[in-house]
Amino acid sequence: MPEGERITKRGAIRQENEARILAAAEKVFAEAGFGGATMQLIADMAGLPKANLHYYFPTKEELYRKVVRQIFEIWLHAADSFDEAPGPVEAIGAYVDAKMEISRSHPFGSKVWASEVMHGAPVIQDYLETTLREWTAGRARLIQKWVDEGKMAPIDPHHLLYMLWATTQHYADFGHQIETLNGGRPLSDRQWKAAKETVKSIILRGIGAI
Amino acid sequence: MPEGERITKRGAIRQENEARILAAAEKVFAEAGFGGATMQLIADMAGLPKANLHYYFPTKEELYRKVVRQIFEIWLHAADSFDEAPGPVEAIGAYVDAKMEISRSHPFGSKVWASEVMHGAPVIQDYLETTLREWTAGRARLIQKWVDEGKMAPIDPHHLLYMLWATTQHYADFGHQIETLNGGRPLSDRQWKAAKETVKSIILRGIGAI
DNA sequence: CTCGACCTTGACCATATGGTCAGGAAGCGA
DNA sequence: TCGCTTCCTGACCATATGGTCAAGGTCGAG
Repeated sequence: MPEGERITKRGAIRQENEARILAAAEKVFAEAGFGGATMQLIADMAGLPKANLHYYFPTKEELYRKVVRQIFEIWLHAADSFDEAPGPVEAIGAYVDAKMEISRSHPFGSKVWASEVMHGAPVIQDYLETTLREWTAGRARLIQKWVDEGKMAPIDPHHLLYMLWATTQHYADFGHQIETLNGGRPLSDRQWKAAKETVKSIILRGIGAI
Repeated sequence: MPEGERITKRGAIRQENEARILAAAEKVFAEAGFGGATMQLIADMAGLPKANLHYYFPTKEELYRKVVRQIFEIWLHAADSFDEAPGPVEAIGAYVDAKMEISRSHPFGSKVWASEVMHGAPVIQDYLETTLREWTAGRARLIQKWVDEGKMAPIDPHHLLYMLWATTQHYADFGHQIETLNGGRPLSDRQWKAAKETVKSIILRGIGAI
């Protein structure tokens, strides 16, 4: 068996350590930015000596790249909820729910993604131009179909998508600001639920779907 | 005259150089993040030797602080449009217009602000807890009043504000992504106008104000 | 013209950081 | 046990970067 992971302790060690490092890296990159993050910090957070990081990930760039790609995958998966729905109400409702859930459970990933895009997408530009562009075009067509079928008001699909992305990710990317304005405490379960409902309600009503 | 700027050439030099440096710093901080920005890069962009930067701004932190505060001021000013309006349609319409305009004219500032908040607001935490908190509370009361007067649907004012911030700033912070999805070309005048109209229309309809 | 304040800058320094490496430990098939 | 691969890590290095400094230039008031 020349390739593929064997179920040895070795394979397990590699898997575990890479996961630890990626998790630590995600957090550090999110909190300090790529430039502000140091391999030493990531190593400390992962509980490994710095030299060990370089054993698994040759360079800082490579590690960062892996982190960003990992996030991108999660993003795309969340988008599945868009397709398995008969109309805008179900699709957008499910999509908002999914993205808000991600904002809550993966705030670091969201920040890394935001940072990457804000800095001109140096490492995932190709993904933007291929995968994301296709995904967006597909969803835009779907939305346009709903418009044509009279299921919602004539809204430019792209701007609607931007609004969905912006609003849902805001709860992760600007979580600190929201927390500060919430008396310094994170949103409670109840508040998260209210946020989701408010966002869905404004948008669905706003596009004339309800 | 012990203080205040005299209208000498010296005063002009200081003013001009500080402005150059601040503009260059805003751009570099936006594109590289605080950690990724270097004084050398800022100096080159400003067309001055690095040592000269340190004459006007003793440390990188100090320079960054000035940049962030400058942005915050612009933000607050834009918010004026909120108050000089009789109801939600005019207020929110004007506010969205103003913020979209800022996103277009000051994309670097917006990114610096986003970056600062994403990293936990290390230098403007006090502003968040004082000025921004007060501003937000005031606007929230105003919105609540409109709700009570039946001028709009019963929406949680805070989530509405977050949505406004998120959506309008998205066009600056994620401008690169939008540009990529727009065929690699910046939004045209026409497209910006469409964006504004779409955002206003969805939100105003979404909160039941029209 | 002179003097002091303000401005300019090349050269320099201490430090932090990404990355390397050699030597050794641990796991595993035979 | 042997031998091979994978894994671990302290010590080390080259470089980049924030910041300093001293010497010199420019300006304007008196």
